[in-house]
Amino acid sequence: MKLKKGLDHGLNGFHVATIPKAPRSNRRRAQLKKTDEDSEICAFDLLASLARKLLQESESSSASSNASGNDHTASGKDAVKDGCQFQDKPLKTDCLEQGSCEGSVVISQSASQNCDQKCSLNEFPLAEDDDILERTSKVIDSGFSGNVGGDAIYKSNIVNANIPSKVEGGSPDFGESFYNGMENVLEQQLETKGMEKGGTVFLIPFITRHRNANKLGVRDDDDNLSRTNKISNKLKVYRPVTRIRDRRIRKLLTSKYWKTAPKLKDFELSRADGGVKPLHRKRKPYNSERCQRDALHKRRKFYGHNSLDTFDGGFSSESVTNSPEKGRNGDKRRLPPMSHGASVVISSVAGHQTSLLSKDSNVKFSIKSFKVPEIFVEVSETATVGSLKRTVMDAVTAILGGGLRVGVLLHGKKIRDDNRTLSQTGISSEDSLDTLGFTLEPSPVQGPPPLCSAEDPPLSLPCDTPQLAPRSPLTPALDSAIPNALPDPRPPTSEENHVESNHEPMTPHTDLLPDTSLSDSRAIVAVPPIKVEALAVVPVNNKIRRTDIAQRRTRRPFSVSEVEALVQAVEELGTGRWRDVKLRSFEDADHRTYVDLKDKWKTLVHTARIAPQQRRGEPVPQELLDRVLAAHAYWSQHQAKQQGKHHPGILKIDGQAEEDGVPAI
DNA sequence: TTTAGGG
DNA sequence: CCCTAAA
Repeated sequence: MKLKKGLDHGLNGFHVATIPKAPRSNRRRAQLKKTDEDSEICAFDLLASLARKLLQESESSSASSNASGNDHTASGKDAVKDGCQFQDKPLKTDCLEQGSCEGSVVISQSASQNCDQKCSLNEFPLAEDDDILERTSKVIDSGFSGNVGGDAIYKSNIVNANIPSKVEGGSPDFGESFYNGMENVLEQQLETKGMEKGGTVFLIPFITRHRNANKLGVRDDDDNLSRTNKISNKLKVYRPVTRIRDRRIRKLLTSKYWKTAPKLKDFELSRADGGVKPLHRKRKPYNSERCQRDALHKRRKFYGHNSLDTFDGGFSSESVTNSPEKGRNGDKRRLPPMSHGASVVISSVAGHQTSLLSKDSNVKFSIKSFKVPEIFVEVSETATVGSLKRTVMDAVTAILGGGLRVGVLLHGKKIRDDNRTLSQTGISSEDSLDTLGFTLEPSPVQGPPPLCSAEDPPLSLPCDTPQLAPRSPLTPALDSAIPNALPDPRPPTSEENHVESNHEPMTPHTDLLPDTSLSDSRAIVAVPPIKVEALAVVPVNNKIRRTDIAQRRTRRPFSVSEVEALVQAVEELGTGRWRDVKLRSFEDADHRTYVDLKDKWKTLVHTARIAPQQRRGEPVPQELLDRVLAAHAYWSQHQAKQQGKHHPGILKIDGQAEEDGVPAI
């Protein structure tokens, strides 16, 4: 495998890099990821810029972080500089902006090239690269999406909030060795000292986290890319000329500022991409289906919980459509399913939190949206809907205006101890991040409207900005660069939202929406659950989401006629030629893949063998089942022997077919 | 990509 | 149906 090359040399203890023989599937995945990565190269600039920015920020803002930051910063600049040219420009503006688009691509390429030349990266074992890339790509993805979404700014801002956490550097996934290795590499190769461990690089947690979160996206991308490539070069534009080179570069850059935005491309590809998909489409249904499926599957995993969240938020279609901001505002109102005639519970809007990244000791958070605290409103039964709305609005407004505090939830549990460090609380790990949630709670003092939960005596993070809490000082610049930093309507957001919460679908939502909101929302939800997706805060995403949610293909039981067709085809073609069967009898049934047909046959055989009482589903005529058995037996014996032959006849039930392949009727 | 099987 | 290993 090419991965293997040079592994042993791992420059600086990149032990991680090695991809041991893994089951094929694994390997494959790895490869796929690589593919993605390529696409991200362009993002380098972004990364670089980001890194730079971060560095700067770190310097200024985070006293807590390493002292060394400064030096590095300088060097970091240079490094970046080569590639992109932001010498003294504030990262935010330049980089981000550039990064956001294709322009970035171009730049990045050149940059990458430069870097390539300059740095002798050759030594990097491929494996390493891959590994790194892999991770990187993920990171990038997340970052990217953020940017695209418009949340980017938001994210970054938040991200940088310096949280003096004691998070341990290593994520479960990565060994420190990996991390270190990266650093070393960077330093050596790039001579960039800018990124110190202390400071600015947030690899691990972030990556890890995203890994999960983004997989979908990544995957999709990968698939897209790979497939696409085969078909056309359209996408190539984004790619750097030399993959390896790029990778290296990327690596370098990435290492530094893992976090960032490169994903633009991906983003485009996966979603915006009108282009990519079509390509896939071209393929036979099999492929396209598969792709989608994969994507969906992945996404779903991540998004799984969200449904709840989303749910809370949206009530009316309006709300759905609305940008997150609305949600924040409490725009959404719920009618109270509550029996008390007049009281209305508002539960709010989706709260999401999180994307976080972390570097060594810093944990970054991106908060998609907050949950609005529960609000009780009383309205006369004779009140008009309009008045109800106003009432609710007022209540919400009061809350928002009145004073909020932020609650932090980990695994659905409120973290009350404000004095504990994040690491102590367990927030350093990726897991935590995934399960981390923020809520807005009326501050006890002010609560204009009735407060909700007695239960939450939330502790608050220092930040109390009502809506978006944790912006760091750093961010401002970014904001300026990008107009709608926080509250912006970020179309792509949905992903983000999901990303945050992404757990396995199975995970109880509770995790995310604990306490009040959750319970409340449920109550509310009881009403008319609009489609979850519909509720999604972000409109754009809705579609995607739906699709994504599909995860598992909807079940489509075979009709008797289909079974018959299948039996017929198998009788003629035999087993083992599912593609032919597909072509012959299910050509137009795009939803039936040859694998499906094969599976169906398998089940038919099984069905035929079991007692009728044990059969479920739409009964298949015994006659067909008999034919199934006969054909199965027949073909079992004749195997591949006469594939070309036509054996239209009906095989003996018993399955003892004639030797020469002429089935007895 | 298709086939074959396990899950 | 999904997922993989193999071919």
